This record gives sequence, structure tokens and C-alpha cells, in this order.
Amino acid sequence: MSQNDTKESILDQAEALFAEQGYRGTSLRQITAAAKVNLAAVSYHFGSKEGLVAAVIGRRIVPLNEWRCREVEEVLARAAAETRRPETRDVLRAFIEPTLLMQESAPGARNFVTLVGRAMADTDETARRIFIEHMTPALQLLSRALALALPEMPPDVLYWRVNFVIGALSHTMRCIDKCPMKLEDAAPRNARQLVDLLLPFLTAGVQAPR
Amino acid sequence: MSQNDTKESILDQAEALFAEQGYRGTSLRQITAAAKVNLAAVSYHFGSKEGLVAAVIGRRIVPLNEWRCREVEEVLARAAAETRRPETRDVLRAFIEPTLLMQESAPGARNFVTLVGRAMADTDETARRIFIEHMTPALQLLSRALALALPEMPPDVLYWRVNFVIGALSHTMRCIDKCPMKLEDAAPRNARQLVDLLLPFLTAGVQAPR
DNA sequence: GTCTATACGATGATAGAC
DNA sequence: GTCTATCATCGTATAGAC
Repeated sequence: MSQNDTKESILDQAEALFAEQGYRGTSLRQITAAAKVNLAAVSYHFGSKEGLVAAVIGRRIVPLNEWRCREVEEVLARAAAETRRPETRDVLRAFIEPTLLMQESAPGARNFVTLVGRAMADTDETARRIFIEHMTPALQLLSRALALALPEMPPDVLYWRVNFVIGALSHTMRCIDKCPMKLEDAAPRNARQLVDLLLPFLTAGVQAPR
Repeated sequence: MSQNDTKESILDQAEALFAEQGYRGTSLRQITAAAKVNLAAVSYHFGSKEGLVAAVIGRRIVPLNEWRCREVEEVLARAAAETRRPETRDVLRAFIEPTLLMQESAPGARNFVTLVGRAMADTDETARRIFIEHMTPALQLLSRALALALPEMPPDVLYWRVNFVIGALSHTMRCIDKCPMKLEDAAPRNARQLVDLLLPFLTAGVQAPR
């Protein structure tokens, strides 16, 4: 097995197992056994378990955030060209759509959506910190864009509403695979339908009167 | 130290450490050292680490859910007595207020709010399952109450909007102690102010047109 | 360069002495 | 009831074969 196959195999198996069991709940022995490589290969290629999870997260979140930020910038540029304020709904859609639609872009990306949904809330400092470092610039752009869409809103109110958006979005990502709450009428939803369900809720919430 | 003091001390220290480090991130040795009891006392009093976390969660979530459900039932009864539909805002407030205000009800309850906020999203199956078992009846009551407030809403749309509410609420609970996203204008908020910030957002979101 | 084999301290759990 | 001693397994690290 070539070096590249070994690395990719470890990343793929780690992504699936981290998504299912969390960072601390997954042992390096599980990962290397699933990837059919030696235990020490993780230390060699990634330095440590922390280096591995950083590679797992970074591999997909870097292009995702580029995509997401490009969409938001386009919404802002279009509004500026027409000398009007950006629409709240357009800003939110630009941010949310890439996140949920990404799972259909690559075979293993579905695991990653679950992983990201959990990373924001992970009880483990290690995985959460790596994820937040990647997300902070994107979230700051989202805050700036929403401030342009809603210039009258006090900054601290907007700050919390952005957090409510993050909470609802990340919980939705966790629910894609298996939802904690059971309800008889809950049909399974694909990513596109989830965007159409989330967007009206978040748009109304962010724009709500006080 | 009497048996009761030993049990209570273990529960208190475990609650604080689980909230800070998560279930898997906290060792029994940490807990027993903080509680100044022997390592084997956990096995004796709670059977296992899983038994301990079940006791930590159950100790506070049982009275919290009784409080929460009583408030929702009161909103429904008041509307029924006046032969009108319950207000969405009143239903949401009845559910949310006890959750956020609880942290001021007991000395250690603040740790518990963080713990609960993380439990819903916990990557560890053990802690999450225990938490969800406690929450399911309360969430079903919330769904029924919102269905009465919004009779025209399709059940599956309402189902997902309840999930968005859960996501925003649980993320807020995680943010009380330390918020992942930094913003210069974010003033720290007490529980009462967070209710006043959350309620308009969630009410508008749940009632949003499609 | 890449992998095998192995070792170290720490973890959850438990048996058995007192 | 409480505590000591012990076990298999964990994450991590490294020496040395190829």
C-alpha cells in the first residue's frame, strides 16, 4: 500500500468513526484496524491523535468555508452593485446551503456533516478547538453580512441571533443521520429539503421584532 | 464521612467535571480525588461510570422536566378555559424559561445547565442516551402544545421546527459559560436576558410562513 | 521513508481483605 | 461499607527492521 493510500485510508476510516463515536470515544486501534494499517502509522503520518483529527476536519472544512464565504461575498457584491442592502434570507442561504448540500458532493462527506454538527458542541476541548479555529473567520463574515442586512439591529442582539442560527444549524446537521427525538409524522429529509425547512425559520428568527 | 455525604459529594464533583470536560473526558480518578473518596466508592454507590452519570443527570432533570411540563400544561389549560388556541410565544416561554432560569435555583445547577446543553449533542452514546430518555416525554408535550397553537402547520414541518428550537436552546445553554464565537460587542448575559433574547427569535421562527 | 514490534503511564472495572 | 491490589485496554511514543 502506497503512502497516499495509507494516509487516505486512515483519514476516511477516522472520519467515519469520529462521526459515529466522537473523538474521545474512538481509539487509534479501532481506526488503524478499520484502515488495515499498523497502529504506529497514525503517529508517523499525523504525529498524534490530535494531528489526525485536525487533518480529518481540515480536509473538508477548508474547501467548505471557501465555498461558503464566496457565496456570502457574492450576495454582498450583488447588493452593493445595486446600491441596496443585502437581503437577510440571501445571506443566510449563502451560508447554510453549502453546509447541508456538501454531503452530496463526496462519498464520505455525509460522515463529515455529522462530524461537523457534533464538533461545535463536542465535550472534548481538542476537537472543538480545531473546529472553532476553522469556523471563526466564516462566522465573522456571516455576522458582518447580517449587520449590513439589518443595520438597525443592536450588535449584541445580532451576536446572539447568529449564535441561535449556529445552534439550529449544527443540531440539524446532527439530526441528518439519526434524530434524537422520535415523532410518527417525521419523514426523512434530504439536504435540499432541509435547507427549505431551515431557511424560513432562521430568516424569520433573525429578523424578528424585539 | 457518612454514606449520604459520600454519595452527594461524588455527585457534586462529577457534575462539575462532566460539565467542564464531558463524560469520556473525565476519569473516575479525577472525580474521586475531587470528592476526597476512594476510587471504588463509585462502583459501590453507582455501579459504574454510566450509573454515576445517570444519577448526575437524573438528580436535576427530573424536577426540571416536571416544572417545564407543568408550565406548558398551564398555558394549555388557560387557553382551553377561554376556548381559544394557546399562543406560540406562551408555549415556548413555558418550555424555555425553566431551563435557563434553573441555574439560579441551586448552587451547583449552573454546572448542570452546561452539562445539559452538551448532553443533547454529546458524541458519547452513553450520556446522550440517558439524557434523551429523560427529554422525550417533555419534547412530545412541547410538540403537542405547538400543534394546538399552530393547527394549520403540517406535522412534519412542525417536527423540524421543534428540532430547530432544541438546537438553538441547547447551543445557548452551552454558550452561557463560554461561547465558542468571539465578538467584540458581546456583553455577557444573565439567564433572564437570554430568555428575552431567545423568545422573539424562536417565536418568529416557529410561526414563519413557508 | 515506511512499517513492525514493543513499552509506558493512565483508564474503567472488579475481586477480595478488613 | 470501605479500601487495596490487580486486570485488560487505552493513547502515545520510539527503536529498529526493511
